[in-house]
Amino acid sequence: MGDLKPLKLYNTRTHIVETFSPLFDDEVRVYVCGLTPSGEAHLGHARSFLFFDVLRRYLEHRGYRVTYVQNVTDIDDRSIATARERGKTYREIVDANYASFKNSMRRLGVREPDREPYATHYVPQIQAMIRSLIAKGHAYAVRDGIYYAVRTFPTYGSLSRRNVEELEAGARIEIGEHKRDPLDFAVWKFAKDGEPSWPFDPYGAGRPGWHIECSAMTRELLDPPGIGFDIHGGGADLIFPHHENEIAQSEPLMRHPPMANVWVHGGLLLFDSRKMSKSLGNFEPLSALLERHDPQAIRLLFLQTGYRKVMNFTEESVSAARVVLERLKKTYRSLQPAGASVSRANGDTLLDRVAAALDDDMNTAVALAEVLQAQAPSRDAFERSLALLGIAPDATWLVESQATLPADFIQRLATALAGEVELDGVSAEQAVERIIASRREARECRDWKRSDRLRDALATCGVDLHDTKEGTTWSVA
RNA sequence: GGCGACGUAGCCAAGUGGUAAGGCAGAGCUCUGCAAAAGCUCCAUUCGGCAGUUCGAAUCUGCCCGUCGCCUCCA
Repeated sequence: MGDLKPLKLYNTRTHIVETFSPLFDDEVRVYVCGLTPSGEAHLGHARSFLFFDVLRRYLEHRGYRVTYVQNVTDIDDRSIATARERGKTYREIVDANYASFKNSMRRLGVREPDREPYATHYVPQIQAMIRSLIAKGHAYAVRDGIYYAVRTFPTYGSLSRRNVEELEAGARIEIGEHKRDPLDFAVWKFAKDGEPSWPFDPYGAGRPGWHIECSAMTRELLDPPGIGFDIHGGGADLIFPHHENEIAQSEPLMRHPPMANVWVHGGLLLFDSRKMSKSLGNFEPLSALLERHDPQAIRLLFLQTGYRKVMNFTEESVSAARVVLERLKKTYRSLQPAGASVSRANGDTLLDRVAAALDDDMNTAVALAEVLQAQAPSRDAFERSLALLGIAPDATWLVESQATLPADFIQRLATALAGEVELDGVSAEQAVERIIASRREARECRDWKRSDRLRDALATCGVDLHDTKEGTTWSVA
């Protein structure tokens, strides 16, 4: 295990790369801000959760007992608005989008969180926290809701390096909001006509603000004593205001701040050089994108860029990643299966090198480079190294992929062959095999003209032949 | 306007003081009847530009140019 070497991680809270160590023994408690399924998930979400999946795998590889919590913001203004537009309930909207997201995560090989708390299941805890904040003078109720008074938290802005005075200058109060200070944010919104709501005496029925749910759920699931948990993660766009607000809500009620020891943020993803976001609407739903691209290629693509960097997604880049994936598969097929006599030294160094790369602030790009450069590793070491990156060879890795042949393949082939080979009553695949057999006979007789004629006929119909030491294989062009 | 990030080969990208990882694309060689595959080799005297600090700079400092993000919901 790599416990001897320190794991370095960039901590947004301290603004430096530092050595990671759990607050208690070998236990690591992680909270990652999950999806708000008011709309469909996109590739940007995937990049973030893919990274935290790798982080989680690596923490476990180092021997830590990891508790990974990822919430679901299953109530918010947008899901209510969307439901209204489509004549559905917000629950229907949220459930459909979340199910789609979960399916995409599964296809990408992202492991299930240990806990997946829904905001609406923690209303009592949220309300208890709001009561405490009011009692301590950090929150106040007005006509439209209950707000957090930012000015009561002196270190507000330290995570995002914002200056409260400067924020004040740019902030403003929207119409219909009755907060006392433009910087204040809602912890509870009173319900308007027909909006979903939960009773909250004596203040009034309504729904939680976005930020308070994370404060309440981290406390409930990871830190009941109020002494902090290990890692809080999310996309870089959550640093301000979401995470700043979480801190402001949580820390005044804690015995020992900080709320989270290490804050980890993943860089945003650009799509065609522009930010993908719900409001810009310039995104393709993740579920649709995964129909077009191999999920493992997507995973490889993200591994090649530092997790904190802004990354631009293009069709070319994913194509290159697909080629890399094919190369990995090819290498995998050539390796000695586990149990065979292999050089242990080679295998061990590969895993060590990958681990060393990940120790360096989760440098997955170097880790992947190590795997690609490895000289004859054992299949076991190769598998274990890839597993750290969340890539698991499956059954399809052992066979060369063969796309399906078109429906009119037999007809076209018969035309191309002009009766040279009998094809009656055979399937498309059998036809290919039959021609390969005929060609082999021709080659044995050194009848190169016939041999090339058969190969060309297949090529015209989109099938390429590859002669190898073991025999002839084929693939669809 | 305020704050911040980034700019490394045709493309993606690692590297934050010691002389440019890796991938894609491309080129050559070997092998094979031919082709493909495979194996081997090559592919940035240079890191947006200009100054400066230093024995030494892609890495530090200053200025300039360019791209993007955050400041409002956002992974």
